[in-house]
Amino acid sequence: MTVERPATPLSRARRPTIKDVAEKAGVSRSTVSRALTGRGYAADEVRERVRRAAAELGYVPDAMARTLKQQVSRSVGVIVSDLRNSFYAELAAGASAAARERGYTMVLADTSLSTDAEIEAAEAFVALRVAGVIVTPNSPSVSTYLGEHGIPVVEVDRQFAAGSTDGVVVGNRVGAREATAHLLELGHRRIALFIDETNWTTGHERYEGYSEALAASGGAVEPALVVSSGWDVAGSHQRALDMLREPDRPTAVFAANNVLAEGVWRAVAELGLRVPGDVSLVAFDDAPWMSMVSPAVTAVAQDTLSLGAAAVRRLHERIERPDGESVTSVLGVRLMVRGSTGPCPAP
Amino acid sequence: MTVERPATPLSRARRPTIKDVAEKAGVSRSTVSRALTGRGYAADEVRERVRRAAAELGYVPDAMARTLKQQVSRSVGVIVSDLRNSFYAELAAGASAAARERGYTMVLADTSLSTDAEIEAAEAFVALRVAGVIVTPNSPSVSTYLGEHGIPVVEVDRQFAAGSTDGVVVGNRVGAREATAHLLELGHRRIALFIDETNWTTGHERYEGYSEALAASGGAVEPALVVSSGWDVAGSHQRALDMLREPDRPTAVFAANNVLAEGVWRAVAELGLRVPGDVSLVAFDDAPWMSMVSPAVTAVAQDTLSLGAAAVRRLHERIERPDGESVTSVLGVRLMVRGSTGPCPAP
DNA sequence: ATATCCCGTGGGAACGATGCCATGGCGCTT
DNA sequence: AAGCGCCATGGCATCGTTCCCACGGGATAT
Repeated sequence: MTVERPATPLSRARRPTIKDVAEKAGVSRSTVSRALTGRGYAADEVRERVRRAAAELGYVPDAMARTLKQQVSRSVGVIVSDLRNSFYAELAAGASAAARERGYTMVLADTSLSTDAEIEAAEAFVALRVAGVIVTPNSPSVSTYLGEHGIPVVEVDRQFAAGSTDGVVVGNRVGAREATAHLLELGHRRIALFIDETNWTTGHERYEGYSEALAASGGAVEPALVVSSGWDVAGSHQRALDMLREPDRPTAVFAANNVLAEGVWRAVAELGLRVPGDVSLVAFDDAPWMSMVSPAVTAVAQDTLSLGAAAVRRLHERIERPDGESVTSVLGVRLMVRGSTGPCPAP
Repeated sequence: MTVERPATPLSRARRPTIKDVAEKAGVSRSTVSRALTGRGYAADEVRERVRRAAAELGYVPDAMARTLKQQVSRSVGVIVSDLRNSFYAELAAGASAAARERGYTMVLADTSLSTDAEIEAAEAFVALRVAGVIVTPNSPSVSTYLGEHGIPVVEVDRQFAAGSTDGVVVGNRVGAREATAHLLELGHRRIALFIDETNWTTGHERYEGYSEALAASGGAVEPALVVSSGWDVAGSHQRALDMLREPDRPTAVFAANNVLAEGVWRAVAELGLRVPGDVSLVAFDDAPWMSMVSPAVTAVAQDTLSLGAAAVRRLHERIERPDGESVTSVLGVRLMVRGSTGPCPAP
């Protein structure tokens, strides 16, 4: 349905430029520039006069012209995988706030998990001469590409270019170890791991944490219990249904991120299994729904807002000092024990 | 915790410009421009040669210089209230995808519900010479300000400047009416409305829908049952606790957005009230958690992704034809009946 | 043969802001 | 009185791209 309304002609007036301000204040463009930016000399009286003239005209300096001249903008690029996932949305929110604090505008690209889109976004950022880029990478290519163009990059959450690129990640290994240890303490031995993949960065570390906890309790990873279930709810949902229908199903599941956790959780509900009576569930990444469902889901919580803010902070430092050593910050995580984990049921 | 790693010097090589491409291809800058943009003549052989030279150099046209010359960029600004709210995150995701399809980059500002931040973002967008702006406004000021600067604006979700600015909203009145009617059909008469405010745009329309449904059933709005509970979970949570502790508490609550619904939902759980046995709950805006909790929450679902996409589409049309009549599109909503609504308990 | 057209190309002036450099005035020292 | 330094300002080139204009050469029309 569409409602038509009478048009109002937009005032397409030419935007005032520094020249207009200069004429109005009776000084040269150079003086206006110095007066407004605060760089260089300007008599107090003149500065005030220029300020007034600018305000009266509604003058807004053209960021394009400034960037062109200075060869670097006050924008930072942010590339995330999927804004619909609360993790990335919160990351972006944290980055946005921190960017604003530092006077940066945020150019955001949601790649919808596509590598093409990732490269496309990186190119757009090069074209925009962004001061730096924050990315939750899916491959090393973005960091490499931007590095070649001399643009500072901070990899967040996942890290492919450790050593040559700054990073901000969370204690994946520790978190996964604690989550698994928590289940082991409750007596569980058959603990399934639902994970996107186990070879790179975040996935690898979470797998390692899981593995270490098992080893510490005298157990070992049972390959049949490790499920690489892709990146979407549907995938993990299906795989969880398959696994939990088996007679020798696991007594506990550790889902390595919030998406996989949702799939598993839906499967458990669908099969009518009791939680934690029949199966315990623990997740990595504490999504909002986890504390609302009943029983609430035990989860490894990361301070995602801080993760985004820390990335901007790191990026800012890198922009100020381009040639320092590359640094990876590791943020802590916290195991939130809730109702979804309980003692291992008697066989 | 921080891990230091050896530095890798960034290749701070000067970025190739159109001049470099011109020299490499043995033509003038004008020809390179024509060959790459496709505007104006260029012999096939030359075009191909220029393309190769550009590719070999890794040339990326400077968007700043281009924008400066053309006086308008290929970026759209998006201003949302709070990315941590799934509604806005999804809206942004829809806008992002639609923007990318049309070759725009998206500059995003999360205002964290602050009007200052809103104006700040608008100024930044003027400075960036964005092609247009999409905003979930909290006051008419952003649209007015951008309008004065000749920047097309689309108001989405809420609309303050109807008549002078394009808008994309959902059927708030219809949705609220259906939700309320659903409760009335179940026999409820004391239906509380939790709402942020009732005077403007979205809040007003939802209130009207609620009111209309009551009137249609021969009832009327009881002021004591209408709670303006602010914009956060804590507020509605407290107000819900207060109201539901009363002996003459309502038998049903209609929460006019997902945040208020969360507050009410938490209050209901905290008081140990059965849903829908003691109290029914229906929400406007179907947040992810609503279909996961038990009982699942009946909600008026809006296609938020489409809302964002439609806003970009509208904006794009406005950019192409700046002087047409201003248009407001209204997207449909759908009542998702779930377990949280049931027959009115006997007194 | 000359005029007219079109194709293809290069020259160069913008776009708006910045920042180096030159200039001039004033006050102070020697 | 001349020299010096400092403050305050204006002139101007520059950033990288676009696009208007002019121009040359070949084909076609007269």
